[in-house]
Amino acid sequence: MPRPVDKDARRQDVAAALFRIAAREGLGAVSMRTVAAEAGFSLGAVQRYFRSKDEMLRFALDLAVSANRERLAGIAAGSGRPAFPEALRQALLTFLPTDAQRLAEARIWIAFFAEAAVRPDFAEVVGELDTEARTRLRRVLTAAAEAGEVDQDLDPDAVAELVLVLIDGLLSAAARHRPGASLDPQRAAIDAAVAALTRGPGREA
Amino acid sequence: MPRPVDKDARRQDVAAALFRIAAREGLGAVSMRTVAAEAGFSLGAVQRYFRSKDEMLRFALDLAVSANRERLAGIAAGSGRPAFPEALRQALLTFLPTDAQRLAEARIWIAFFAEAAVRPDFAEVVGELDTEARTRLRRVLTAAAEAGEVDQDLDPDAVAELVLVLIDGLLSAAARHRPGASLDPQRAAIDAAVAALTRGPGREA
DNA sequence: AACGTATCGATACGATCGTATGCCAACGTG
DNA sequence: CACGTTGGCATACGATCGTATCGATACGTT
Repeated sequence: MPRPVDKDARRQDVAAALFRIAAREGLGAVSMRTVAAEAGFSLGAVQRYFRSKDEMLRFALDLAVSANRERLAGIAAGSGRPAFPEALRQALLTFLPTDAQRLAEARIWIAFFAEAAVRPDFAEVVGELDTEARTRLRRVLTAAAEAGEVDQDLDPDAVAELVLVLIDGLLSAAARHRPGASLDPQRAAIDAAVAALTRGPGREA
Repeated sequence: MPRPVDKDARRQDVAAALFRIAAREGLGAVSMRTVAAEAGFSLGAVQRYFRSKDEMLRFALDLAVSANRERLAGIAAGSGRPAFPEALRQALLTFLPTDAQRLAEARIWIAFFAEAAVRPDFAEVVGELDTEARTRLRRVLTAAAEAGEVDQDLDPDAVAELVLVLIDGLLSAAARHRPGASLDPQRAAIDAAVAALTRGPGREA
């Protein structure tokens, strides 16, 4: 094996370049050549790491899903430590475009979402993350409900679904966020959501 | 003026074809030629109605915005007739992909949303609709709050923002909806949201 | 030290893109 | 009735797309 190169590391570099382009100009601007140029590679090099554009996109999607899976795990794990309402609030706040990084992530997600609406293989991958999120959220919410930290009139599973929808909505709004605009309305919306869903002891903080 | 043709009607036909393609294969599959073929026109004919692809896309976006503006107006107008909670519930339910038409609309919206995240001119148009929706919702929610139909601990403006986020989330989920899947979870989420936000008399229907 | 192989860049190919141009048919006006 | 204007279509052009191929280079092994 002469001159071994860390293939996976290079693939990640290429994917990072793809993300930058997608966040800046959309998935429509992603081509083998533009990605290669952004990554500082030649077209041939990118072709060696990914046999086709489809393989490259799939790799990037998997990477993005993994990143959000970790964030999701953090949400689930963080529950129970502070009071549940505050944990939910903190979790939802992470979806706001508070910095360039989060804004980029939101834009990338929306781009992949739109693609998933039309490409079955993408839809499957995104759907798996969705299912996992649903499972985790239900567990957390059931536990919180038993602890009296969720409105007792609300079905925990329904609340879990609602939180999922909320996350999608926050991401959607985040992706279209304009640099100068304030995030306070969204913060207020999050607070209102948490307050509305949470009816156990200590709702008024 | 020889052989006059209804230009605007033709433009709408072309836009309808564009919507069909966007809903079926995404905005990436939209080209002058594919749209022309879908509409049953020649490339030259489409070029006569739209000087450029950009003009065609902008026209389609404006059309889509108008359609949702009307739906929005319906929501605002419908409030006060039945109890507000039920009106809100009905309004949110219209965003679920209950038939092929609604599913297509959701996919089209998501596609334009993703584009708006990256194209300032698109973002401006979508942003205007957003602002209008915010204004209308605030008015409705303030009135509902005064009527005691909204949780008195919640800021009406924050609730309005929350409903906006919810709509985005429902659209996002709707766009990724798979034909066979049930809509009951989303319906439950909507019910939970309405129940959580509504704390006036008659919340248990 | 020489070789073989893995890496890489350059280039080529067919397809498709947005756009521009020119010809044909059809109709209202003189 | 002839003409000129207008709608419509076929075609062409340069650019860019995804993909394939082919030398050149650099390194580990014998």
